Amino acid sequence: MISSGDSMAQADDESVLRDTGTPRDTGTLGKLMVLLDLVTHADAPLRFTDILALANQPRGTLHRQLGHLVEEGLIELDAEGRYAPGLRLLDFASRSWARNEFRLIAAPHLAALHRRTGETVHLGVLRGSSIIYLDKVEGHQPVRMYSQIGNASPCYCTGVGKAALSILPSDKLRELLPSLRFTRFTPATHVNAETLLVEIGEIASAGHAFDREEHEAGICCVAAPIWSDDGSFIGGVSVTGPAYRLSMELLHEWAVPIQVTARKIMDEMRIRLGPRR
Amino acid sequence: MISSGDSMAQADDESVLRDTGTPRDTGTLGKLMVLLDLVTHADAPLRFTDILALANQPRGTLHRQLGHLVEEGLIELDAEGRYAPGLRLLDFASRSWARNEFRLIAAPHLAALHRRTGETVHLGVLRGSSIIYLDKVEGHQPVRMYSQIGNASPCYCTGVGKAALSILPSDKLRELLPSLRFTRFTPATHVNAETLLVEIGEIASAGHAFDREEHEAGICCVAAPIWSDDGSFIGGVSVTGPAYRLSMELLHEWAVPIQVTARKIMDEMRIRLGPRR
DNA sequence: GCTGTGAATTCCATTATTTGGAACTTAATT
DNA sequence: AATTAAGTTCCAAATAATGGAATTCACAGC
Repeated sequence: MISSGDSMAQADDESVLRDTGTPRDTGTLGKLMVLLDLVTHADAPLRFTDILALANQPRGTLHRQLGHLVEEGLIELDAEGRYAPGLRLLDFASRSWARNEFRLIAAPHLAALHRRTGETVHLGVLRGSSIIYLDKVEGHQPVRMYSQIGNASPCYCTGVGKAALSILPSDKLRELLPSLRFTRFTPATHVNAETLLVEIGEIASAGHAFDREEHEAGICCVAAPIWSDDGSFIGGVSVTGPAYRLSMELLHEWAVPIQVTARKIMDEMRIRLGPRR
Repeated sequence: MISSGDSMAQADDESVLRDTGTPRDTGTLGKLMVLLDLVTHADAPLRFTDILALANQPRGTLHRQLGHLVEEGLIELDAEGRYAPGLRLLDFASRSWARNEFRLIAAPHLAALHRRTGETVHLGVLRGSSIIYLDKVEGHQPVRMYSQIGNASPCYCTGVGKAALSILPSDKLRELLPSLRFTRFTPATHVNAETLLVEIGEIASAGHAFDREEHEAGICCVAAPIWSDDGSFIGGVSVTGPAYRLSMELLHEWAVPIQVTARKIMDEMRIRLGPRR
């Protein structure tokens, strides 16, 4: 059974938010964030030795670093000596989400699009080479929002991601491409920049993008980009569902209402955030 | 109209997760986390000068610290030069939440309790002197989970918080009390340790706690504690709703099913996590 | 109960980063 | 154009992080 119609491939790509090619110049913080990434992106709690093997750090250094992260509540050390993500992260995130203006503006439009289509609607924003899902409107099931909201997925195999890439200025796109680490999630996943670029060109002229089971088998979607003129927001909105229910015809039919929704959100953002952006 | 029956007082207490009395020995990380706390707990995006006034740091130092936090995506600097919480926090948190064992074990029991009572059910865990809400089961409204999940509330004025305090060993309780900063949210809020301790004693013998509109006017709840023998989990489960609908009689009636739910969750945790705990 | 093995933790001289005051640049205001 | 405030950069001194080695701890096998 398909649980909710969105891609749940959460732990299958390492460290998507960290531009692994370009090590950041953030001193001590950067080193600690690498560790936090390791612990939060692992499939299960890690023991000291596991982290020692993954992080390239001497024992003494690693021990103190983990100690600091635990002390601050960013990771937690259980009674079996295993490190897991800390709950303090939830407090930070709930505030980050609650106040996000893009999400607040988009919310009613997502609801309307959900009423129109009856399928799951997602709002995502581009950060680095990942799409972070900011909101979701879903039908009937008791929603488990955290399972998708906040989740970072690769941009090259999601509808919202490809829509976002399609409106990126060409210099920004050229900058981003080398940082992509293509992973074949399904037979339809793009695995090189060439085929991806061809499709991005098509998306740019059409104004909407499809995900033809590229991130998760059996799941497809249609998406439209959302952006601000100054490039400070780049994201998109999508309608997602199981392939057996959503024919390509139906997805094509929805392309227009999705673009209209995207347009409405952009117009409102322009009013709220000032016309310069 | 009461939106969802749970307390939305999110930004009314400063830095609840940080034990302000005892400055942590976490070196550079600790100083950066103070800043992240400031930015995430503020009501609106802050400008450099605002943060300069709040943080006790020289200009040059603060500038570099904020730069590092921005570079890592923990906070974001908008086009107007204002600092806001960063979306990377969402990615960290979604993973922290998705894998949390306590929540996974409790989820079906929360759903059952919700069916039994028809009101909003919360799961919370004690961290420092705050309750962090881990999950929520709500009725009919389109749920906005992040608005409550992840939110940290004071322990002295919430049902789950007082229930948690009631099973704390007395030495731990004595340790925690001095760190409490009592804020009068409503006329019923405890504002000193004395009256709180009296009620905690009553809760300990009864096995359940009430929130009689102590955190938010018009909202009350009944809660039962959940704990592991080794003290590694201390939290609780609660049923919350508007006072006009939930008489004290009704809350008393629900005390038993809530304690049964708490017991079931504890039993299952003991099986899953090993009998020692 | 003793011993051996691997894991985790502590120690401290060396090294690298952070610090903070001041000078400087930029943006906004009169 | 002048004035003031806001934000940014610089660098010697102060502080914190580093990492190799020694120590302690946990536990399985004898």
